[in-house]
Amino acid sequence: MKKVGLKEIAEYVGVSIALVSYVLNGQAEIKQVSKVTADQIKKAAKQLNYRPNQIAKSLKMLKTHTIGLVVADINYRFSTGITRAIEAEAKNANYTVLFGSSNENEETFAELVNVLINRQVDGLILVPAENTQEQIKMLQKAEIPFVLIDRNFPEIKTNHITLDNRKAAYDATIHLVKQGHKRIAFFNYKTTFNHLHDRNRGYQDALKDSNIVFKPHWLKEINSVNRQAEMQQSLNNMLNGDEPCDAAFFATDTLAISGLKYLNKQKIQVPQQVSVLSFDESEAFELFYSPVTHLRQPLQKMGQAAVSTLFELINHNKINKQISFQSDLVIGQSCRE
Amino acid sequence: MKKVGLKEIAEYVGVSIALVSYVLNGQAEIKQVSKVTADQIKKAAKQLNYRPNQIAKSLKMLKTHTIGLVVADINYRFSTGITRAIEAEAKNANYTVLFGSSNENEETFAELVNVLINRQVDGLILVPAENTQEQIKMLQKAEIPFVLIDRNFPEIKTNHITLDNRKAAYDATIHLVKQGHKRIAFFNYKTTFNHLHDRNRGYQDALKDSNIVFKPHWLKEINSVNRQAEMQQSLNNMLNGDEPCDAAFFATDTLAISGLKYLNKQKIQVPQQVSVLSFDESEAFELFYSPVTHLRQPLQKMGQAAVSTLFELINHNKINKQISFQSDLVIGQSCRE
DNA sequence: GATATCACTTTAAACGATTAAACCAAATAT
DNA sequence: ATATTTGGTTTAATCGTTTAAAGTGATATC
Repeated sequence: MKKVGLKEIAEYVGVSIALVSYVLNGQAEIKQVSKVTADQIKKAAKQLNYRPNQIAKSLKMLKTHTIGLVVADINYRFSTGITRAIEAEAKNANYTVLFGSSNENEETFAELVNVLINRQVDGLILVPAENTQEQIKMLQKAEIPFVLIDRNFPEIKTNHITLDNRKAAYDATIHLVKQGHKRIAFFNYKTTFNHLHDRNRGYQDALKDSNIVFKPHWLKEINSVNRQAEMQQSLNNMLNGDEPCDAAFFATDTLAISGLKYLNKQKIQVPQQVSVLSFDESEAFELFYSPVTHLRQPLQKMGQAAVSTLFELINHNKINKQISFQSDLVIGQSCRE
Repeated sequence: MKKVGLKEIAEYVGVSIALVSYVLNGQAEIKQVSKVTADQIKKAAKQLNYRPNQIAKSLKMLKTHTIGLVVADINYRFSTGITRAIEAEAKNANYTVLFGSSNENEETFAELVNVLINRQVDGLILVPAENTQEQIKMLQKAEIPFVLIDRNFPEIKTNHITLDNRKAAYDATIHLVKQGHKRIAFFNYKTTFNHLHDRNRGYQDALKDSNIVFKPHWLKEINSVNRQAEMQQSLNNMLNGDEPCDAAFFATDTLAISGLKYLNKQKIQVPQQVSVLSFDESEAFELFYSPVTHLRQPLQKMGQAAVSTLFELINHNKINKQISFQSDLVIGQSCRE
């Protein structure tokens, strides 16, 4: 079976390539192609099993109908959720999503972005890795349409879709306080990410507003490269000081899972000995013996917003949107009453 | 910032497009381009921030250096694992992966395959959805290089990478028997998938070889559209008959999670009241109060095998490989001793 | 009978790259 | 003095589309 292009159809029917193109693009009417020829062409196309070469089409049209998506790590629940949402939304508009995972690595991120640009994606949706500000600035200079999601750099003015991280952390902390907790530990990554700092802020603001004096050692900043070990140590410190904390609030699902693993190993009962609350979702949260109370991000809405913002950007050019979404606090049984 | 192509560089330096192409493709030596011009060109390319248009390149070369991957559902642990492995392997060879998820839907699968072909991927790695035999045959007729992974259709001779599902189920069942279980229920999807049937076979063969007479009602076939409800009913039947089963063996991670959720809700103790064993992996398995004994698939090896098989196919054409991998039984604490 | 209009159809340039082949001037060989 | 080689460079076709513009033959208009 040889490749069949417009040329083959044209030869088969005995007309010019142009006519075939017109007909197969639904321009038969406007170009006044005779019904007879049009039908012949359509029939031939089906018979020969014609598949338009999108590569050639893209080259001519200067549009690929493709958007590039770079997530931070395909193993995050956030990534799969947002990918699903974005793919579905893109498909509606007849766009394809080219997808890559930076694994939180700066170079991989840059590389992926470059690969995608070279493939002439019409725009990008990015979950930037740490320290990728230069890449982002480069995109702006090159006038490539893109929108950030989940994370943003406050020093760079970009279109972005984020969670209202401060509010989420604030509300969750208040929830813990209302449950009677007085000493709440917060586990976050040691990071330069603004969105994670916002979570710290929300947590601390809530304590303040509840007239609880924040003790610096309640805020556990964990190095991601050594997560499990540091988590163990932090949890130990938290539980065994002379004023042990009575609740652990985790800034991400990955941190929570690390933490829960260790609590399990140590046979520490949740919520009897310690209450647990976490950002994000996880299959494991539901299945934990005390389903974990968590902050669910509206991934679908966020994905939709990212895609529609990107489309605006692609079509009408210059816009400036910073959209922030609220999370839901999903109550489980991991916080003592 | 306007787009810069070979033309712009050529004009800038004052040479022909051909020279620029030669130099930037590392053909300066063999085409005897003078050092001076070559350096000028390289410098200009960098200065103007030239990005080769892969679309144009692909059109000319009839190669896109892209492989298409269609997984069954991006939310499966299998999918993310295999995607990671495939992406890493492809990247080594300077290939990009175009990725899509069929959500186990026949039409979506066909659509995705078509989109990928139209984008002229050099080859496909597919986790076929149910009843997609015709699509697969079409690919063969069209002589498009592809390899199936995870699942295959025995009636169609294809290249495929699978798990030795019969053996895996067999070994796991034997494990349960050795732990003293006499009445082992097996939960599988009601499906036409061969790879899942193999799991049934392995389970039954193991019972036979252990001189346990298999009772048909031990084999629970669950309709995926109504999973949670059917799972509840099946588990109830299994636990509450006059001869209740003492072990539940799940054919997939998704089934196990459904099952565990219900066991949790009913406060049925694992493994005291019932032992649990499952195919696949899950964050939740580790975190369950009795970490779930499970059959881990060698995703990385499988991904590598898929990519390298595909590359052989793309390069040296006709080959015929059916590779089957062994799984590891990861012992947890969900099976009573 | 000449011209304009209409209904269809073809021609050919372009998109941005690759590359065989042709070209040209200077150096070397005969 | 003429031919050949060498080093360096350009020309032009090509990949599979799209589409403005031009072409064609028949019919309608004055």
